[in-house]
Amino acid sequence: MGRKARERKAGQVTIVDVASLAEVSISTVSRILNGSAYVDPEKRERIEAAIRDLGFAPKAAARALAGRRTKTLGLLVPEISDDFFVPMLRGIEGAARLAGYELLIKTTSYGGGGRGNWALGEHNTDGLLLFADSADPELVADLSVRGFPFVLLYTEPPAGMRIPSVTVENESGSAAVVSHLAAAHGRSRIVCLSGPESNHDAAARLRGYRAALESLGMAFDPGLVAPGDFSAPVAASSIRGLLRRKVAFDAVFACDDGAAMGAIGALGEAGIRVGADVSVVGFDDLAFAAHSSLATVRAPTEEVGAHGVRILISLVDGGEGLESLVFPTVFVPRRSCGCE
Amino acid sequence: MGRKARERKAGQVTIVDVASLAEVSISTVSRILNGSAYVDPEKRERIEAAIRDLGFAPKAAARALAGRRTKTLGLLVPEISDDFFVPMLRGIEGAARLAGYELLIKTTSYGGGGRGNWALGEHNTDGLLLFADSADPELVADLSVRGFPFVLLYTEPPAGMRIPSVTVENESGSAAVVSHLAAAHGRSRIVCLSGPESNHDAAARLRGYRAALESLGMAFDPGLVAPGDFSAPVAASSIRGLLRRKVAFDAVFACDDGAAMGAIGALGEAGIRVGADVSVVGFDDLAFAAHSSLATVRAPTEEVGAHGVRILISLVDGGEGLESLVFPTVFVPRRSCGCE
DNA sequence: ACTATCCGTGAAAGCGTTTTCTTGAAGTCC
DNA sequence: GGACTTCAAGAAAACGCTTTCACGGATAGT
Repeated sequence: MGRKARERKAGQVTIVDVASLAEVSISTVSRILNGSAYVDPEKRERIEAAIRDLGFAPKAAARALAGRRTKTLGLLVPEISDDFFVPMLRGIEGAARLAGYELLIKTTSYGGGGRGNWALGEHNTDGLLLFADSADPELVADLSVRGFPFVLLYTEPPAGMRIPSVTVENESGSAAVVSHLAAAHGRSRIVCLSGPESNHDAAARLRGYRAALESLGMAFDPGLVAPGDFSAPVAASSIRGLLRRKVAFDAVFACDDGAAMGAIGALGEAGIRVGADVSVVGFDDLAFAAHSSLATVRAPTEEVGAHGVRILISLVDGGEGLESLVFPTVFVPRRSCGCE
Repeated sequence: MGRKARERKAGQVTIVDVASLAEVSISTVSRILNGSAYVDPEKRERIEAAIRDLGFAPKAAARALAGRRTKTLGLLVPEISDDFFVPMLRGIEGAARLAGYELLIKTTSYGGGGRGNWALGEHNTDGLLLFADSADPELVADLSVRGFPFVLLYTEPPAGMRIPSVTVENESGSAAVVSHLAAAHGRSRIVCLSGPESNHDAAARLRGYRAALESLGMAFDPGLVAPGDFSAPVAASSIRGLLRRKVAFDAVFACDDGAAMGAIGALGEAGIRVGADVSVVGFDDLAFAAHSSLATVRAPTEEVGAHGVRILISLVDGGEGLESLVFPTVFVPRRSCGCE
């Protein structure tokens, strides 16, 4: 039972120990710790020596409690595991670290509901980064009312709310895809493998696809919009469905790279040559896209994360800095669309 | 100018507010919060209602300070961005979450040295997960002396120290590769694209390669060991070097999948057919390996992370549970080795 | 009935910092 | 040169919770 391992407590060195060793008050030690006021150089030296000798490390909990800030940023994502998060996480982690903040990550996919959001809420973090689908409208409204600092990543604030957010140019990205497919490869029946309906990006990409068709004078055929959920398996079966129903198409624009790979798989099974017979394009330019020669739209995911952190920190520091940003995207032609 | 945005404080609801609304003492509220004692059902209900109505969320800092445990686990990794960490992180995150712990992630690659490890040390986390190269010997020794709970992932404790660790079977994994290459594809001059010298896994994989050669009666040629660092670019230039120097080889065993992809790239440039002319095998079975038809050795990375967390938590809870574990690996043949 | 045991609950003592608030000494000004 | 600032540094009051202790009221034992 957990009755042992409690005597560890003895070894805990606190600010009091440092103070008495250095023969100063704890206030002065605290001042050194935070650089919050001028301290006599001699005492400073004694204190620094004491800290070193004792191996003192201030307890974050106590600092947070007394100082009413945790120096911690919370990140809410649906699934930490996804390839998509890797670059974003890197951006976030780096920026947070640079600013001297810790990062507390929480996934919402599992039983995140009830008491789950607790820890990320008030005062357990100084601010929150909400990623796309993790930005539950209720949560957003609640945080907003409370005036708790947070920023939205890869999704836009509910209509009417002025909340900082960082997104990418989805519409123009997918428009670029459609134009390229039509202009460079003469494709005219382009399937749009969409994403989850609730997803902001998926919706925007579909809109961009539609808008591009119209501006190119091509007809929009609802029959060419295939359901997807940003995953390869579902994408594959969606494409298989089209093939089975003998729907004619000469290109597939998937709303994300994962789905694109699924489509490629399904086409391959059917003996259809990707690139030559049917162009396939994804979105996001995930790490594997280059390996797989997948044409796609590159989004500066890492930069999105980093910028989100920057905005958040400025908010936490009391700034208004509502600099919502939309990062540009660029089309990256590769073999899967017929290029090269 | 951070003088505004400070009046937010007013809205903070504490345990005191809950207690007075429910007309009980804060002790009783605390008991409900922690389920630490029986409470009259009627009061319980009043308290729960109050918590709900007030939207009360206990402050982690206060709990940590008073309860002397943070319910937070620290993870030290060199680079959060790497593909390799995705599955491990998923495992860790899931297990931590399941046990009701938060996850604090810190990268060591940048200026992690000095004051950086502070926050992860004593009492800012209840325990630490150290990943491979992040497990600085000094740090390990220090933590060990202090009796601070921690476990090693993907690396073994320094000689003589009895520290819980979770690793995978590297030797047998690479041995399986060599055997397969020799037996199934008749390869006899197998290049070993090694990893960073300081890396435990890289060393073990190289050992396994050597041991396998010997046990198969094949000569070990130091000239076939090419330097690498677990990255594609370095791997590619390493292979180019071999080609330029006209070193003869009919297979490449890369100590990790990233390097394997680099090798494949370099071979491709030289017009050498991967699989047919030269077999290429990686290690880890990262997400992209399947897409790229890369033969590799699958390591249960996710499980390693999850198990690490489990051990750590048992340590935190005062258990001895020094169940160091070595997970098995399995060879996965794919087109790049000549199979299919 | 009368004491001995139990147990739910409240009071209060921390937990380790940061942050006023004070204080006394040094420095400034006419 | 005496009264007024200035300022480094200590004392003490939060910060919001957990936990120990003590107190009655209720239950049980004889």
